[in-house]
Amino acid sequence: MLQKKELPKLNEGFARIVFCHNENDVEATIKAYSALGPLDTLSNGCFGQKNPDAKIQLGIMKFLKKVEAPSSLGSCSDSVQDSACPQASNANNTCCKGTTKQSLLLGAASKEVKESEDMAKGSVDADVSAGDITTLAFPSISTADFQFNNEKASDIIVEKVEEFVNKLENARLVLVDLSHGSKILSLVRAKAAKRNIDSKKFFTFVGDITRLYSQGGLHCNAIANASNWRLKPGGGGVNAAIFAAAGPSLETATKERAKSLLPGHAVVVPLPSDSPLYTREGVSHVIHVLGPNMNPQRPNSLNNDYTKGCSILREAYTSLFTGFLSIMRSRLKLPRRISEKLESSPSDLKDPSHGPRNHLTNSDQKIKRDDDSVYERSKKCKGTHNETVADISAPSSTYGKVTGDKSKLEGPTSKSWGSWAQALYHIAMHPEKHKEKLLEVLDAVVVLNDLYPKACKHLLVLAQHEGLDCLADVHQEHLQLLMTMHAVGLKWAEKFLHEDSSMVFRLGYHSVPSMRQLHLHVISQDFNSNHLKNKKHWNSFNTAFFRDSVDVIEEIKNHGKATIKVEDCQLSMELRCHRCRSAHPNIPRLKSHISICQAPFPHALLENGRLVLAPKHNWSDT
DNA sequence: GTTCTAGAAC
DNA sequence: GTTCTAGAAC
Repeated sequence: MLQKKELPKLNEGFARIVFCHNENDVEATIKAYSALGPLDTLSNGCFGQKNPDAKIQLGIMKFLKKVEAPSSLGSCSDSVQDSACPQASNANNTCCKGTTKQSLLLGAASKEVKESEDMAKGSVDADVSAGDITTLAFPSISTADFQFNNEKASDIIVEKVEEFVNKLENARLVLVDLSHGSKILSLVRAKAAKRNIDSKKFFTFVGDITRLYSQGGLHCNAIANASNWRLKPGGGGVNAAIFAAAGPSLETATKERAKSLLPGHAVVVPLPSDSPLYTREGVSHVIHVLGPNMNPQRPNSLNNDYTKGCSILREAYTSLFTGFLSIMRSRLKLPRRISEKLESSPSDLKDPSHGPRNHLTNSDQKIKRDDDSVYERSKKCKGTHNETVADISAPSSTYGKVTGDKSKLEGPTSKSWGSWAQALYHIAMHPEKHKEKLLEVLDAVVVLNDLYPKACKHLLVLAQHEGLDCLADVHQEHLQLLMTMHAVGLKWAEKFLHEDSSMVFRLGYHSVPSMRQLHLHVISQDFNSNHLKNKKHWNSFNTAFFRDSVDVIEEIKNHGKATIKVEDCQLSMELRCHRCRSAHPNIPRLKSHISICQAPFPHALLENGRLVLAPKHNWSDT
């Protein structure tokens, strides 16, 4: 615990952060600082110490944060919003009461106290929640190992921040340094204050850039990496730390984007969802940026040519912030985390291991409920949150417009099926009229090729039972039928595997099918088809929208109905490889990637027979 | 489900 | 300029 004698006097313009490990430390720290002068209570449980002569004030900010393994953050993810770090929050949230707390003690010159107060107020008054503030954390480029002059660098940082800060709307930039005594941080702080840069949109932060959320409670969607030209891990400093923290998938994802980087340039890399930086810290993108090098012992040294150096450093920050703006734009277009959250089951929400991801998604959901103005609402997302099996029975435009065909209103779900959506229904009701299309006709099911296959092998096992339009209509009494459909699908998959043992199959249902009449998809996992043309096609087979037959059967056995999380946004969410989970910007790029990706399938798919493989196929080879 | 196409993104 | 997406119509 800090003793009074250990509290060095703060110089004007400097900040001090003290981490306390429990409530007693917090109280004792406040007491110790109180001894230096009277403390004023600020809003939101913060305290400020006024010293009018020195124009120094201290703000002690409590932020409620569990000091446990980072993976457990999710259990009080909402409470992290209560952080006095400049994240907006729900002031009423009390979920972490009684848990171990840390406190952040911040001393600052008068200008900065204004900033602290703003931060504290922001955590109470802001009408958007923390996860909605898109944040870029960036280290100072080139001032460490590349030995760029701090004075010059700080001028450029402030100049570029000033240029971009007005384009940020609901987003912010944070300059991060590990060291409390960081010269570049104090220079930038002073210069930013002088230029009256909005402290809600730009501030400095002392902490480990790879642990901003788990250690500092600061959620950042994107972090910048002071990279090397090879875009390789290693070296030292920030680059090594970020690659180490992100795990090997960052290197893979980076390689897909660029092989090397020129000084002054940046490359935006979406973080694969298995990266610890993504799961633990909530970072969705790493932006590698290469600055000018003044260190003669590193490649491409500029030999102290600061004319060139400054120009390149400006370019580097421009590239970095432009890259961040592009991430912001894509976020505005589609709040992707919403769909990711809805992909997870309700029980996942209670799973502490989800940490910042839930923190984000909860807040994204909140904003969709409370504030239409912040995000452009996707028409598709309206009114579809957490709908239950019963909810999806309501007529929906998803199913095409009412055509006057009386059959469209038949069946227990009473939803409107467009005329084009009736084809399978007609086949099931009158298989004898469609013999040429059928691969197999059995008592309860018929088998046919999908008219627009999305993979080399893609067929449908179609139930003949009238009144079973989709998964939502399936109940306990249909268990035997589901098992038959699965067995028939499996038999066909095995037949194909016999012909080509390298194939892999998946059997499952679309949560909300486009075509009427319950049908099981049997689809090979190559997804090599000209008919696979858009996001909806991909995501309907590669998100939670696709319900594995084995899981559906289990749910019917155990609960008498299938869990259906209806969320149209699932179908427009980001495109990720079904094997390595890497993200891709569009369908053509995704398709060229999946044509070569040899990564093993995710464990979740390899479990419980969700994937059907040739018996002797050795996945350790791939 | 597909096709068509305007306009956004590159 | 081309590529790509996403909404409307069917």
